[in-house]
Amino acid sequence: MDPSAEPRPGGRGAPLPRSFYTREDVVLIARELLGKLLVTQIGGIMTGGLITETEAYAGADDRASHAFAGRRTPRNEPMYAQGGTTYVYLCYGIHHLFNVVTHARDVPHAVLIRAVHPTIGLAHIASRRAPAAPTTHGPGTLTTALGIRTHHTGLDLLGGPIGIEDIGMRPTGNDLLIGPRIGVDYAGADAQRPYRFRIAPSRLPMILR
DNA sequence: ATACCGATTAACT
DNA sequence: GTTAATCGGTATA
Repeated sequence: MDPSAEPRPGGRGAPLPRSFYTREDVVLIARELLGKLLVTQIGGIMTGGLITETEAYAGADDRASHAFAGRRTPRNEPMYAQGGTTYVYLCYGIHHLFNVVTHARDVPHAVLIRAVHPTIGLAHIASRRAPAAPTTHGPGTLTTALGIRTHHTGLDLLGGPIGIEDIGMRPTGNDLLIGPRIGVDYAGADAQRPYRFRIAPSRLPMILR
């Protein structure tokens, strides 16, 4: 196979170690997941992209979290697994939303991956996508692009079909935007927490070279 | 058993 | 700016 057959900014990287995920500060982890490479090997097809947008969900004290007040159900059980576990659930009956579980076992912290910039398996990503769908931006469209479904919930990010790698990209300063989370108005004051992180879209072209 | 609703998206006006 | 689509999860009885 010709290694130059497709654009691969940064190429492959080193899988994030367990210690990245098991730290206590889910907000810090959400920020540090920006610029990491999300890779899936599903149905014999490899696809991946740079994480460009994330949101932190801070467990039992966060009204926006599925685990608010310690709620623990069959759906959100993976949130209580150790850091480095996946949490995938169906939203609005249509969209599969992908989260990275953090902190220790029984502490339900998670980071929602909201957008990626595709870099691996672009042809496969294009064929998975509905013809009219213009982007892989948005938490529901990126899972379609990468083949992630609800049955991928509760998997280990170390050694499974879904993994995250460090390719040495660390957005800071003007490359990094911080603001309130999207679609959580029901969470009252917690909706205003500055838990949403993204790479400034205008800076992406510079970052990728 | 039944009712309600969502960590969204695409297609509208 | 608005709204239909769509269904598993959750709470209530």
